[in-house]
Amino acid sequence: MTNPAPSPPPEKLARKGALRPALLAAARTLLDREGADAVTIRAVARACGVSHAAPANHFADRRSLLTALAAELFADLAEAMENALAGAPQNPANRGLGTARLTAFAEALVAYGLAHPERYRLLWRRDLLDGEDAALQGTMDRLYARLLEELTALPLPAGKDPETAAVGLWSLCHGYVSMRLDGNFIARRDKESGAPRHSAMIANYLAALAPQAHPA
Amino acid sequence: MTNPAPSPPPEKLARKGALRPALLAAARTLLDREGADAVTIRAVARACGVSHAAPANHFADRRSLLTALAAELFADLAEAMENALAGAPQNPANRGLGTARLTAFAEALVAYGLAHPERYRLLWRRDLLDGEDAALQGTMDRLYARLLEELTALPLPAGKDPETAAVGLWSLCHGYVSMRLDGNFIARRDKESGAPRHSAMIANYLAALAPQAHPA
DNA sequence: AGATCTTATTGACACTGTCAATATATATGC
DNA sequence: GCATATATATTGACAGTGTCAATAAGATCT
Repeated sequence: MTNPAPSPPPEKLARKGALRPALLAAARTLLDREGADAVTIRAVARACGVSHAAPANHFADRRSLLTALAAELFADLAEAMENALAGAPQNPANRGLGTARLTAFAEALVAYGLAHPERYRLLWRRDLLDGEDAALQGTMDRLYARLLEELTALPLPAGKDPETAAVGLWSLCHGYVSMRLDGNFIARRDKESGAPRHSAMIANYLAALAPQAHPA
Repeated sequence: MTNPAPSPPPEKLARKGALRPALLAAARTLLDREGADAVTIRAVARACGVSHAAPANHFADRRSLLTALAAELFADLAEAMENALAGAPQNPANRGLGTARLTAFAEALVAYGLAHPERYRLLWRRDLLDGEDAALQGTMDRLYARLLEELTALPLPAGKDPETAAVGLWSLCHGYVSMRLDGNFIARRDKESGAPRHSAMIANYLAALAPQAHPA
């Protein structure tokens, strides 16, 4: 009896009445390992060692569970992108540095997607999530506002709508990641710059936005 | 007995041993109306008035059924894009006209996606489809090759990898459509050109690829 | 202590994909 | 024509799912 609880079976971690976070943690693990399809109410309950109906006290639906998980993941992503921005040069007034922050932003988005395929995929599975959810919607709106903010701080050439530029940059990154994760593209390097293709892609896009940044 | 078969109940259309196409047609209808989730083997069988296990003779899985449907849809899309190309100016040697064909290509892709949300979505649901399927893979590869062909015919500025440009254009379109269909973007017009945002987006992207096309 | 509210369990229902066994029709060979 | 074979459809079952209702157990507060 030296060890009253030698290694509390991982299933019983939720003892103290904290089943909800345990369910979310289990869901995250299942998601990473087997994809969103495997994140079923019953599987998550099994992983936590509770009965199949126990999660109902914390999540009304499967949708509700997945939405809560996605909200966590989106917050992680937003944090990663904010960190990337924080590490980029602060002064967009210096011409030639203006796109550095946007580059950081876009690279962080792509990096997250490529590093966590199943998490990234879930974020866009509208059929599995509650699109009206305030947390999800809010995080996303804030992220878009942040992008737009960076873009309007940039001296765009005349005739460029910053919103179109923002939507374009996000579309470019999201489309690339989606197709990479689906296996439609494979990792390659740009033949000219030697950089990873997505980096060259982003750089080309941003260079077009701020053509004056070209070193003569 | 004036009408031996007044109106053959639509469920029984498959009488002549042509159940397979009837199943695919029913699947397409269900897809358009209720999304991929609703395209279940049993629902398709019901729509054709046959037993729940009848489809098994024509499609091994649900995956197999959806893959066959997706192959049809992808062929439709490829045809639409080829038609768009056929209608665009033939001579990319004329500077300033070079991007017209690429514009047509990209616009056709976006138009298809926005016009047929559920069809477009299905095309990229790798979890529901057989990624190894020759028909699917083939159509898609051919489409990408076609895009690349158009792009290499264009006199790109030095320092631009045509493959990066191709991947970028496709990513841009796919990302935009995906996010539009998920409700993350809404239909808007570019504030400068007044054109639909996606058109302005595509035009901006292509203008950056062939900057010499700018009218001075 | 007693009542109330939260949380977990058990059991059921309808739905799904898929398999096996069966029946039916069509086609093929003689 | 007739028997046999092949393709196709039916019925019934099984495990898995989400979700609901009824029940039981605990915690918490007065």
